Amino acid sequence: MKKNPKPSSKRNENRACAEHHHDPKPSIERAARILKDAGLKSTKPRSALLEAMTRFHAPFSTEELFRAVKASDLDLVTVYRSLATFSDLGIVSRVDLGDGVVRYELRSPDGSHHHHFVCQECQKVEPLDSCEIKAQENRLRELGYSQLSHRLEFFGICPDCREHSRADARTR
Amino acid sequence: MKKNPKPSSKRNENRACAEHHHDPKPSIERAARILKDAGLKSTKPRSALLEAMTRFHAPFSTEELFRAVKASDLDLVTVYRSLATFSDLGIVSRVDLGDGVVRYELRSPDGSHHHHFVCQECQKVEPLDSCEIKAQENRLRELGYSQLSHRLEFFGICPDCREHSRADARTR
DNA sequence: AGAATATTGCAAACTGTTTGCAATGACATC
DNA sequence: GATGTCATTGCAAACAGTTTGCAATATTCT
Ligand SMILES: [Mn+2]
Ligand SMILES: [Mn+2]
Ligand SMILES: [Zn+2]
Ligand SMILES: [Zn+2]
Repeated sequence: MKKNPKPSSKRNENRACAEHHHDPKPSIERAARILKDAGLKSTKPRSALLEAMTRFHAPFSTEELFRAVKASDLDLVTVYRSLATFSDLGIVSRVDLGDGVVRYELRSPDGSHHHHFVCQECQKVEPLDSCEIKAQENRLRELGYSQLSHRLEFFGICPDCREHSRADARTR
Repeated sequence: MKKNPKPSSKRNENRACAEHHHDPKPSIERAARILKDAGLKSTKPRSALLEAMTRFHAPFSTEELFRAVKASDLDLVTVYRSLATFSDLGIVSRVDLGDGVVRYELRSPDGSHHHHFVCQECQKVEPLDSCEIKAQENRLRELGYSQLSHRLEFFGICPDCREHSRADARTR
Protein backbone atom coordinates (compact mmCIF):
# COMPACT_ATOMS: atom_id res chain seq x y z
CA MET A 1 0.00 0.00 0.00
CA LYS A 2 2.72 2.36 0.89
CA LYS A 3 6.18 2.38 -0.49
CA ASN A 4 9.07 2.17 1.83
CA PRO A 5 11.25 5.22 2.37
CA LYS A 6 14.31 2.99 2.38
CA PRO A 7 15.62 1.31 -0.72
CA SER A 8 14.99 -2.39 -0.45
CA SER A 9 18.10 -3.42 1.37
CA LYS A 10 18.12 -6.56 3.45
CA ARG A 11 16.72 -4.41 6.14
CA ASN A 12 13.12 -4.51 5.15
CA GLU A 13 12.87 -7.99 3.87
CA ASN A 14 10.81 -10.47 5.79
CA ARG A 15 8.59 -7.91 7.35
CA ALA A 16 5.20 -8.92 8.56
CA CYS A 17 3.89 -5.65 7.23
CA ALA A 18 5.39 -2.30 6.30
CA GLU A 19 2.58 -0.12 7.57
CA HIS A 20 2.81 1.87 10.78
CA HIS A 21 2.82 5.34 9.47
CA HIS A 22 0.33 8.18 9.27
CA ASP A 23 0.23 11.22 7.08
CA PRO A 24 0.12 13.94 9.69
CA LYS A 25 -2.38 16.27 8.07
CA PRO A 26 -5.39 14.06 7.44
CA SER A 27 -4.99 12.42 10.85
CA ILE A 28 -4.88 15.71 12.68
CA GLU A 29 -7.75 17.17 10.70
CA ARG A 30 -9.88 14.13 11.31
CA ALA A 31 -9.17 14.31 15.02
CA ALA A 32 -9.96 18.01 15.11
CA ARG A 33 -13.31 17.44 13.51
CA ILE A 34 -14.19 14.58 15.81
CA LEU A 35 -13.38 16.74 18.81
CA LYS A 36 -15.42 19.62 17.52
CA ASP A 37 -18.35 17.38 16.60
CA ALA A 38 -18.32 16.05 20.14
CA GLY A 39 -18.54 19.59 21.48
CA LEU A 40 -15.08 19.45 23.00
CA LYS A 41 -12.66 22.31 22.98
CA SER A 42 -9.61 22.72 20.85
CA THR A 43 -6.82 23.43 23.27
CA LYS A 44 -3.11 23.92 22.99
CA PRO A 45 -2.28 20.69 24.87
CA ARG A 46 -4.61 18.62 22.73
CA SER A 47 -3.21 20.02 19.51
CA ALA A 48 0.34 19.46 20.63
CA LEU A 49 -0.46 15.88 21.57
CA LEU A 50 -2.17 15.13 18.30
CA GLU A 51 0.73 16.52 16.39
CA ALA A 52 3.23 14.54 18.44
CA MET A 53 1.28 11.33 17.99
CA THR A 54 1.67 11.45 14.23
CA ARG A 55 5.40 11.19 14.68
CA PHE A 56 5.22 7.76 16.29
CA HIS A 57 5.59 4.71 14.13
CA ALA A 58 4.65 2.25 16.82
CA PRO A 59 2.26 2.18 19.74
CA PHE A 60 3.34 4.63 22.44
CA SER A 61 2.76 4.81 26.16
CA THR A 62 1.39 7.85 27.94
CA GLU A 63 4.81 8.54 29.32
CA GLU A 64 6.43 8.33 25.90
CA LEU A 65 3.94 10.73 24.42
CA PHE A 66 4.50 13.02 27.36
CA ARG A 67 8.23 13.09 26.70
CA ALA A 68 7.69 13.56 22.99
CA VAL A 69 5.79 16.76 23.61
CA LYS A 70 7.65 17.95 26.66
CA ALA A 71 8.71 21.18 25.01
CA SER A 72 5.21 22.61 25.26
CA ASP A 73 5.29 21.89 28.94
CA LEU A 74 2.04 20.32 29.90
CA ASP A 75 1.32 18.00 32.75
CA LEU A 76 1.52 14.23 32.56
CA VAL A 77 -1.99 14.10 33.96
CA THR A 78 -3.18 16.04 30.97
CA VAL A 79 -1.69 13.43 28.70
CA TYR A 80 -3.52 10.70 30.58
CA ARG A 81 -6.76 12.61 30.36
CA SER A 82 -6.34 13.52 26.73
CA LEU A 83 -5.59 9.97 25.71
CA ALA A 84 -8.64 8.76 27.59
CA THR A 85 -10.72 11.29 25.70
CA PHE A 86 -9.14 10.44 22.36
CA SER A 87 -9.75 6.80 23.03
CA ASP A 88 -13.40 7.35 23.86
CA LEU A 89 -13.81 9.29 20.64
CA GLY A 90 -12.06 6.67 18.56
CA ILE A 91 -9.18 8.94 17.64
CA VAL A 92 -6.71 6.52 19.13
CA SER A 93 -7.03 2.90 20.03
CA ARG A 94 -5.59 1.12 23.02
CA VAL A 95 -2.87 -1.40 22.40
CA ASP A 96 -2.07 -3.82 25.16
CA LEU A 97 1.24 -5.58 24.85
CA GLY A 98 1.01 -7.37 28.15
CA ASP A 99 3.64 -5.54 30.13
CA GLY A 100 1.78 -3.42 32.64
CA VAL A 101 1.75 -0.39 30.35
CA VAL A 102 -1.17 0.92 28.37
CA ARG A 103 -0.23 2.01 24.90
CA TYR A 104 -2.12 3.81 22.19
CA GLU A 105 -1.89 4.41 18.50
CA LEU A 106 -3.56 6.82 16.15
CA ARG A 107 -6.41 5.06 14.44
CA SER A 108 -6.31 4.97 10.71
CA PRO A 109 -9.12 7.03 9.18
CA ASP A 110 -10.45 4.06 7.23
CA GLY A 111 -11.47 2.34 10.44
CA SER A 112 -9.44 -0.78 9.81
CA HIS A 113 -7.57 -2.40 12.62
CA HIS A 114 -4.49 -4.55 12.86
CA HIS A 115 -2.55 -6.59 15.36
CA HIS A 116 1.10 -6.62 16.33
CA PHE A 117 4.17 -8.73 16.57
CA VAL A 118 6.40 -7.96 19.53
CA CYS A 119 10.01 -9.10 19.46
CA GLN A 120 10.95 -10.36 22.88
CA GLU A 121 14.61 -9.71 22.12
CA CYS A 122 14.72 -6.17 20.74
CA GLN A 123 11.24 -5.10 21.85
CA LYS A 124 10.41 -3.91 18.37
CA VAL A 125 6.68 -3.77 17.63
CA GLU A 126 5.56 -4.47 14.10
CA PRO A 127 2.08 -4.23 12.69
CA LEU A 128 0.59 -7.25 10.97
CA ASP A 129 -1.28 -6.48 7.84
CA SER A 130 -4.45 -8.40 8.27
CA CYS A 131 -6.86 -9.49 10.92
CA GLU A 132 -7.89 -13.06 10.37
CA ILE A 133 -10.31 -13.78 13.12
CA LYS A 134 -13.54 -12.53 11.66
CA ALA A 135 -14.48 -16.16 11.14
CA GLN A 136 -14.24 -16.94 14.82
CA GLU A 137 -16.15 -13.80 15.72
CA ASN A 138 -18.90 -14.76 13.34
CA ARG A 139 -19.20 -18.14 14.94
CA LEU A 140 -19.54 -16.52 18.35
CA ARG A 141 -22.15 -14.15 16.97
CA GLU A 142 -24.18 -17.11 15.83
CA LEU A 143 -24.08 -18.47 19.37
CA GLY A 144 -25.65 -15.29 20.69
CA TYR A 145 -22.58 -13.27 21.61
CA SER A 146 -22.80 -9.66 20.50
CA GLN A 147 -20.90 -6.39 20.28
CA LEU A 148 -17.80 -8.43 19.70
CA SER A 149 -14.30 -7.11 19.74
CA HIS A 150 -10.99 -8.77 20.33
CA ARG A 151 -7.40 -8.21 21.21
CA LEU A 152 -4.59 -10.20 19.63
CA GLU A 153 -0.86 -9.94 19.74
CA PHE A 154 1.98 -12.17 18.66
CA PHE A 155 5.26 -12.55 20.47
CA GLY A 156 8.52 -14.13 19.47
CA ILE A 157 11.88 -13.40 17.93
CA CYS A 158 12.02 -11.22 14.84
CA PRO A 159 14.04 -12.23 11.77
CA ASP A 160 16.78 -9.69 12.54
CA CYS A 161 17.34 -10.90 16.07
CA ARG A 162 17.22 -14.49 14.99
CA GLU A 163 19.85 -13.76 12.39
CA HIS A 164 22.08 -12.01 14.92
CA SER A 165 21.86 -14.81 17.43
CA ARG A 166 22.80 -17.28 14.71
CA ALA A 167 25.79 -15.23 13.71
CA ASP A 168 26.82 -15.08 17.36
CA ALA A 169 26.52 -18.83 17.69
CA ARG A 170 28.73 -19.34 14.64
CA THR A 171 31.52 -17.05 15.87
CA ARG A 172 31.51 -18.49 19.33
CA MET B 1 -22.80 -8.36 40.43
CA LYS B 2 -23.67 -11.77 41.76
CA LYS B 3 -24.85 -14.28 39.26
CA ASN B 4 -28.25 -15.81 39.78
CA PRO B 5 -28.56 -19.56 39.38
CA LYS B 6 -30.68 -20.34 36.38
CA PRO B 7 -32.73 -23.35 35.35
CA SER B 8 -30.27 -25.84 34.00
CA SER B 9 -32.12 -26.18 30.74
CA LYS B 10 -31.03 -22.83 29.41
CA ARG B 11 -27.94 -22.76 31.49
CA ASN B 12 -25.48 -24.43 29.19
CA GLU B 13 -26.97 -23.53 25.91
CA ASN B 14 -25.13 -21.18 23.64
CA ARG B 15 -21.87 -21.63 25.35
CA ALA B 16 -18.68 -20.96 23.54
CA CYS B 17 -17.26 -23.92 25.38
CA ALA B 18 -18.14 -25.80 28.54
CA GLU B 19 -14.62 -26.49 29.72
CA HIS B 20 -12.95 -24.56 32.48
CA HIS B 21 -12.58 -27.25 35.02
CA HIS B 22 -9.73 -29.32 36.41
CA ASP B 23 -9.73 -32.57 38.26
CA PRO B 24 -7.92 -31.59 41.44
CA LYS B 25 -5.77 -34.67 41.89
CA PRO B 26 -3.92 -35.00 38.60
CA SER B 27 -3.34 -31.25 38.47
CA ILE B 28 -1.86 -31.13 41.94
CA GLU B 29 0.24 -34.21 41.40
CA ARG B 30 1.60 -32.89 38.16
CA ALA B 31 2.51 -29.61 39.82
CA ALA B 32 4.16 -31.40 42.70
CA ARG B 33 6.35 -33.40 40.36
CA ILE B 34 7.31 -30.37 38.33
CA LEU B 35 8.33 -28.55 41.49
CA LYS B 36 10.35 -31.48 42.73
CA ASP B 37 12.01 -32.01 39.34
CA ALA B 38 13.05 -28.38 39.40
CA GLY B 39 14.66 -28.87 42.78
CA LEU B 40 12.17 -26.65 44.53
CA LYS B 41 10.73 -27.33 47.93
CA SER B 42 7.30 -28.54 48.78
CA THR B 43 5.99 -26.08 51.31
CA LYS B 44 2.73 -25.56 53.07
CA PRO B 45 1.94 -22.27 51.26
CA ARG B 46 2.61 -23.81 47.87
CA SER B 47 0.45 -26.80 48.55
CA ALA B 48 -2.37 -24.65 49.85
CA LEU B 49 -2.18 -22.46 46.78
CA LEU B 50 -2.18 -25.37 44.37
CA GLU B 51 -5.14 -26.87 46.08
CA ALA B 52 -7.02 -23.57 46.05
CA MET B 53 -6.29 -23.03 42.38
CA THR B 54 -8.10 -26.20 41.39
CA ARG B 55 -11.28 -24.73 42.82
CA PHE B 56 -11.35 -21.85 40.32
CA HIS B 57 -13.31 -22.23 37.15
CA ALA B 58 -12.03 -19.08 35.56
CA PRO B 59 -8.77 -17.18 35.52
CA PHE B 60 -8.02 -15.68 38.93
CA SER B 61 -6.00 -12.73 40.09
CA THR B 62 -3.29 -12.94 42.74
CA GLU B 63 -5.58 -11.18 45.15
CA GLU B 64 -8.42 -13.59 44.48
CA LEU B 65 -6.22 -16.59 45.05
CA PHE B 66 -4.96 -14.95 48.21
CA ARG B 67 -8.48 -14.58 49.52
CA ALA B 68 -9.38 -18.11 48.49
CA VAL B 69 -6.65 -19.50 50.69
CA LYS B 70 -6.78 -16.93 53.44
CA ALA B 71 -7.56 -19.52 56.10
CA SER B 72 -4.01 -20.85 56.03
CA ASP B 73 -2.74 -17.35 56.66
CA LEU B 74 0.07 -16.71 54.32
CA ASP B 75 1.26 -13.41 52.98
CA LEU B 76 0.05 -11.82 49.77
CA VAL B 77 3.67 -11.50 48.72
CA THR B 78 4.00 -15.23 48.93
CA VAL B 79 1.12 -15.60 46.54
CA TYR B 80 2.82 -13.24 44.09
CA ARG B 81 6.06 -15.13 44.35
CA SER B 82 4.47 -18.53 44.11
CA LEU B 83 2.51 -17.62 41.04
CA ALA B 84 5.63 -16.25 39.41
CA THR B 85 7.35 -19.54 40.12
CA PHE B 86 4.41 -21.61 38.93
CA SER B 87 4.29 -19.55 35.78
CA ASP B 88 7.98 -20.04 35.08
CA LEU B 89 7.55 -23.76 35.51
CA GLY B 90 4.51 -23.92 33.28
CA ILE B 91 2.19 -24.98 36.07
CA VAL B 92 -0.01 -21.98 35.46
CA SER B 93 -0.29 -19.65 32.53
CA ARG B 94 -0.82 -15.93 32.57
CA VAL B 95 -4.09 -14.62 31.29
CA ASP B 96 -4.32 -10.96 30.45
CA LEU B 97 -7.81 -9.59 30.16
CA GLY B 98 -6.75 -6.02 29.62
CA ASP B 99 -7.82 -4.47 32.88
CA GLY B 100 -4.65 -3.75 34.78
CA VAL B 101 -4.75 -7.08 36.62
CA VAL B 102 -2.63 -10.12 35.92
CA ARG B 103 -4.57 -13.35 36.11
CA TYR B 104 -3.52 -16.96 35.98
CA GLU B 105 -5.07 -20.31 35.37
CA LEU B 106 -3.91 -23.82 36.00
CA ARG B 107 -2.53 -25.25 32.79
CA SER B 108 -4.13 -28.36 31.52
CA PRO B 109 -1.75 -31.34 31.67
CA ASP B 110 -2.12 -32.03 27.96
CA GLY B 111 -0.39 -28.77 27.14
CA SER B 112 -3.22 -27.37 25.07
CA HIS B 113 -4.16 -23.74 25.32
CA HIS B 114 -7.32 -21.79 24.80
CA HIS B 115 -8.53 -18.22 24.64
CA HIS B 116 -11.36 -16.44 26.41
CA PHE B 117 -14.48 -14.49 25.93
CA VAL B 118 -15.06 -11.71 28.46
CA CYS B 119 -18.55 -10.32 28.91
CA GLN B 120 -18.33 -6.60 29.36
CA GLU B 121 -21.67 -6.58 31.14
CA CYS B 122 -21.41 -9.34 33.75
CA GLN B 123 -17.63 -9.78 33.64
CA LYS B 124 -18.00 -13.51 33.16
CA VAL B 125 -15.00 -15.16 31.52
CA GLU B 126 -15.62 -18.16 29.30
CA PRO B 127 -13.07 -20.37 27.64
CA LEU B 128 -13.23 -20.86 23.90
CA ASP B 129 -12.66 -24.36 22.76
CA SER B 130 -10.22 -23.93 19.98
CA CYS B 131 -7.30 -21.82 18.97
CA GLU B 132 -7.53 -20.94 15.34
CA ILE B 133 -4.48 -18.90 14.65
CA LYS B 134 -1.94 -21.56 13.93
CA ALA B 135 -2.28 -20.59 10.31
CA GLN B 136 -1.20 -17.05 10.91
CA GLU B 137 1.65 -18.18 13.12
CA ASN B 138 2.86 -20.49 10.41
CA ARG B 139 2.89 -17.67 7.93
CA LEU B 140 5.00 -15.59 10.30
CA ARG B 141 7.33 -18.51 10.82
CA GLU B 142 7.88 -18.68 7.07
CA LEU B 143 8.86 -15.02 7.14
CA GLY B 144 11.61 -15.74 9.65
CA TYR B 145 9.82 -15.06 12.90
CA SER B 146 10.49 -17.68 15.53
CA GLN B 147 9.58 -18.87 19.00
CA LEU B 148 6.11 -17.64 18.33
CA SER B 149 3.40 -17.29 20.88
CA HIS B 150 0.30 -15.19 21.01
CA ARG B 151 -2.35 -13.76 23.22
CA LEU B 152 -5.96 -13.48 22.14
CA GLU B 153 -9.14 -12.53 23.92
CA PHE B 154 -12.62 -11.70 22.79
CA PHE B 155 -14.88 -9.13 24.38
CA GLY B 156 -18.55 -8.43 24.03
CA ILE B 157 -21.92 -9.21 25.53
CA CYS B 158 -22.73 -12.78 26.41
CA PRO B 159 -26.00 -14.43 25.36
CA ASP B 160 -27.40 -14.21 28.89
CA CYS B 161 -26.80 -10.50 29.27
CA ARG B 162 -28.08 -9.83 25.81
CA GLU B 163 -31.25 -11.69 26.66
CA HIS B 164 -31.69 -9.73 29.87
CA SER B 165 -31.23 -6.38 28.23
CA ARG B 166 -33.81 -7.33 25.63
CA ALA B 167 -36.26 -8.34 28.31
CA ASP B 168 -35.63 -5.05 30.07
CA ALA B 169 -36.26 -3.11 26.90
CA ARG B 170 -39.57 -4.91 26.41
CA THR B 171 -40.85 -4.20 29.92
CA ARG B 172 -39.82 -0.61 29.87
C1' DA C 1 20.59 -33.92 64.41
C1' DG C 2 23.12 -30.46 61.77
C1' DA C 3 24.39 -27.99 57.60
C1' DA C 4 23.08 -26.02 53.43
C1' DT C 5 19.82 -23.71 50.94
C1' DA C 6 15.24 -22.38 49.53
C1' DT C 7 11.25 -20.02 51.15
C1' DT C 8 8.59 -16.95 53.81
C1' DG C 9 6.75 -12.69 56.26
C1' DC C 10 6.96 -8.03 57.05
C1' DA C 11 7.83 -3.36 55.83
C1' DA C 12 8.82 -0.41 52.48
C1' DA C 13 9.55 0.97 47.76
C1' DC C 14 7.93 1.43 43.19
C1' DT C 15 5.21 2.05 38.77
C1' DG C 16 1.53 3.36 36.26
C1' DT C 17 -2.70 5.57 36.77
C1' DT C 18 -6.60 8.18 38.89
C1' DT C 19 -8.95 11.83 41.64
C1' DG C 20 -10.16 16.43 43.97
C1' DC C 21 -10.05 20.97 43.51
C1' DA C 22 -9.02 25.64 42.49
C1' DA C 23 -7.20 28.36 38.61
C1' DT C 24 -7.22 28.98 33.70
C1' DG C 25 -8.75 28.90 28.99
C1' DA C 26 -12.02 28.31 25.04
C1' DC C 27 -15.88 29.75 22.82
C1' DA C 28 -20.62 31.32 22.22
C1' DT C 29 -23.40 35.37 23.03
C1' DC C 30 -24.00 39.84 23.55
C1' DG D 1 -14.25 43.11 22.09
C1' DA D 2 -16.00 42.37 26.67
C1' DT D 3 -18.65 38.93 29.38
C1' DG D 4 -20.53 34.56 31.20
C1' DT D 5 -20.41 29.69 31.14
C1' DC D 6 -18.50 25.57 31.12
C1' DA D 7 -14.73 22.49 29.80
C1' DT D 8 -10.04 21.88 30.60
C1' DT D 9 -5.78 22.13 32.96
C1' DG D 10 -2.03 21.84 36.64
C1' DC D 11 -0.65 20.52 40.98
C1' DA D 12 -0.71 17.59 44.93
C1' DA D 13 -2.20 13.68 46.74
C1' DA D 14 -4.26 9.19 46.60
C1' DC D 15 -4.45 4.78 44.67
C1' DA D 16 -3.85 -0.18 42.91
C1' DG D 17 -1.13 -3.75 41.79
C1' DT D 18 3.25 -5.46 42.09
C1' DT D 19 8.17 -5.83 43.45
C1' DT D 20 12.25 -5.71 46.55
C1' DG D 21 15.47 -6.16 50.73
C1' DC D 22 16.39 -8.61 54.48
C1' DA D 23 16.24 -11.25 58.60
C1' DA D 24 13.69 -15.24 60.42
C1' DT D 25 12.05 -19.82 59.29
C1' DA D 26 11.20 -24.17 56.99
C1' DT D 27 12.60 -27.96 54.01
C1' DT D 28 15.76 -31.26 52.30
C1' DC D 29 20.11 -33.73 52.23
C1' DT D 30 23.79 -36.17 54.62
MN1 LIG E 1 -0.11 -0.70 15.21
MN1 LIG F 1 -9.21 -20.39 30.60
ZN1 LIG G 1 13.94 -8.37 17.42
ZN1 LIG H 1 -22.59 -11.37 30.41
